[in-house]
Amino acid sequence: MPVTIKDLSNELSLSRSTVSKALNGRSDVSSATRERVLRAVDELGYQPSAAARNLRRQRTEKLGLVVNYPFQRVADFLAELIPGMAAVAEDAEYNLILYTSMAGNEQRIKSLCRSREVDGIIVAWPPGSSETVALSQLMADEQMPHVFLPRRFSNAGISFVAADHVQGARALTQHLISLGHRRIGFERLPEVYETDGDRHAGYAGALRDAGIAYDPSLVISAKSTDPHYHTRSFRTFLSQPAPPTAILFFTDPMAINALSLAKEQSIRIPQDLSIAGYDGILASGVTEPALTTVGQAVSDMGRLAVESLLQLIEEQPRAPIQHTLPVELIVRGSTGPNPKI
Amino acid sequence: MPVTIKDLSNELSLSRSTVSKALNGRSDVSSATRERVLRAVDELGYQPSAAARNLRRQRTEKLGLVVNYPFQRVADFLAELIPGMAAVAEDAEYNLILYTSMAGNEQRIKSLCRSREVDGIIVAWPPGSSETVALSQLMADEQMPHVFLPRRFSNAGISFVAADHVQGARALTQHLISLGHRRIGFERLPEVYETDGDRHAGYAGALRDAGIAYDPSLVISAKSTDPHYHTRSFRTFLSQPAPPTAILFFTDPMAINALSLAKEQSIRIPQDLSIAGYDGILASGVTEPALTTVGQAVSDMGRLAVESLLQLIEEQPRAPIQHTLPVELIVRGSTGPNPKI
DNA sequence: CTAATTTACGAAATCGATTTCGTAATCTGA
DNA sequence: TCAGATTACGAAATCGATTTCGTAAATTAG
Repeated sequence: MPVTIKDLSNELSLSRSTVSKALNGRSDVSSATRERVLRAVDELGYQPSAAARNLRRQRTEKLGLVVNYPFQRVADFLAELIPGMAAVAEDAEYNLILYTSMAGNEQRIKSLCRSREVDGIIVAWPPGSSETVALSQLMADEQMPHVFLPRRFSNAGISFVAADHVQGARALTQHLISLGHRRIGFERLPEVYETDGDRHAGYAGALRDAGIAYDPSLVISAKSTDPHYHTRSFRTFLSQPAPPTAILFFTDPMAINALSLAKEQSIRIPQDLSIAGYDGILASGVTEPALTTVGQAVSDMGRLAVESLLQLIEEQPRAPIQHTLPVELIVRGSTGPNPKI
Repeated sequence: MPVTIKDLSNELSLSRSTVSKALNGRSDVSSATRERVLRAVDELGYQPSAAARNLRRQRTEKLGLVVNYPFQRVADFLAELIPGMAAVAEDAEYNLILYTSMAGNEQRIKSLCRSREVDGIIVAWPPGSSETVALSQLMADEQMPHVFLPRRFSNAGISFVAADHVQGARALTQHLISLGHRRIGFERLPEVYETDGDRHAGYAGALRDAGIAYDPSLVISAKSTDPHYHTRSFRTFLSQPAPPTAILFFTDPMAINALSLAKEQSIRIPQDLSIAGYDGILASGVTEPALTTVGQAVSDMGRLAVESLLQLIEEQPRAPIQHTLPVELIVRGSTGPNPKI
């Protein structure tokens, strides 16, 4: 049986109240008594029961991390995200509880809120799932502080941490333009991927800024992330009368796939064609050539999400907390000067 | 304010005991009453308070996952491990609480045990840290069920889940032998990496089985995982009078490093030299050529660790639970026939 | 020196569930 | 029909902490 506060109070011939107050730094305890208590804590090895404390205090110092990602496919995203989060949380004496089976299950989220087993929730929900606004409303109804990541919401009122993909796509496109490229292909994803709009805006913006006309035949929308589509898109790009000299892919895996397709067809990268990805996954650094891409400060996003959630919990601000982080252009070997000039 | 069991009992003009019993499937409740209760639960949206429940039941249905890894360096290990664990845990109505800042801090582990905020602990502690046996003793003293991973202990009495690296190294070596290699290099790590002994045993065993004499000059022990050492080792291997025609590296990153060193020196892989890694990290699949390696069933290990822990918690067996899982040889492009024959 | 204040502590309520035990009411069997 | 068993429920204790409030004793002020 673990040592309880009652054991302590018996041992010391003090009341439980006094012991509790001594341990919680209350002022109505003499310093002599406080020291006696602390000594006894050491000797008996007392540690307050988390359950009893939670019940009385009506908080748990735990944060829920609801992950609705296929882990393996975003391995290095999560592997960067989670330690950042855990570190910040643990510094604030909070811990992270993982929930991975809540996809599309409002009821479970509701139960989680009502059971009060966490003080706040971080929702790592992939883009493309649209029910998130309803979800946020649900948690708000249950008075459960929450932060979405990595998502942006035009709806006011929802707290989130996300990356600035307009800026990212713009920087990437500008990089290619500065290398002399004028016909720059862009393979995007369906609009359900909400970042698609942002990245396309960045791409189009950079072209506009450089005075390059937007050519719709250079923009192909893949139906899904299935490699099959990308292979077809890649062929479509190259079979055009005036094919692009550089192609931007929506994600690194798509770009990496393109690298192997190019190799099969003896297209040299970057001499014949420049290729860029997006996201800065680990694998993008070890391909041959290494991929020019855009890296998100994932770890920072994680940290910021937890910091924001802690603020929502502890300070209860009226306004939501919304962060859009800059991303970083990572120039590597897969992009080079335009061969046509 | 959330709905409590008291609200329910008031609403229904029943005692709290009866409501509780109805919800927990006790037999001394009439089915009519039970239905009334369930209906009211739905209407009022009642969800029991986790804290109250934990306090009364003296368990939390939470498992601690104490991770003492640098996440980024083992990104895909953890990204495979964690979802497997979470899935099994959640099927059993448990959740995972993450603890990442407990390295070398016995006191924190002790507090964790005594606060009873988890029912059991999985310790994902990297090899090379030796204090684990003391740690296990400490948890045992606190009556806290626990499982280590991915570690093996010759000390009886400690539960663990690990991979069979003797078999893995043996399979890898046999593969090279079957390709005609006779002089096979092996770069190992310091003995603090406890798997080093296993892998070396597998390597030596395969040689013995094939009747190949063990040549100590073909076995180099790197002082650490620092790339600097591997570069030197690689040179040492190749500058020998009769250099190896194939080299086994202790980990994939070491092998990948060797791939680029080889490229620098215009050594063709696998025509001039075969190279194999170990662990089957994601990056090993995208190098040029892709790496022959040994893959661990990481996800299975995670699942098994949780299953074992749940057994320890719920069935309180006297004996520890110990699992050593087979590993899988993954043959890819970096190994080929011995060019010297 | 007395009154007002401060200090240091304890009794008891409380958080929200579960569980034990006691007991009317109903049912069963001979 | 009546003792004994069964059914269905409630009162109260309990888990282990925190917090409110009351109050002797000690201190300060006038």
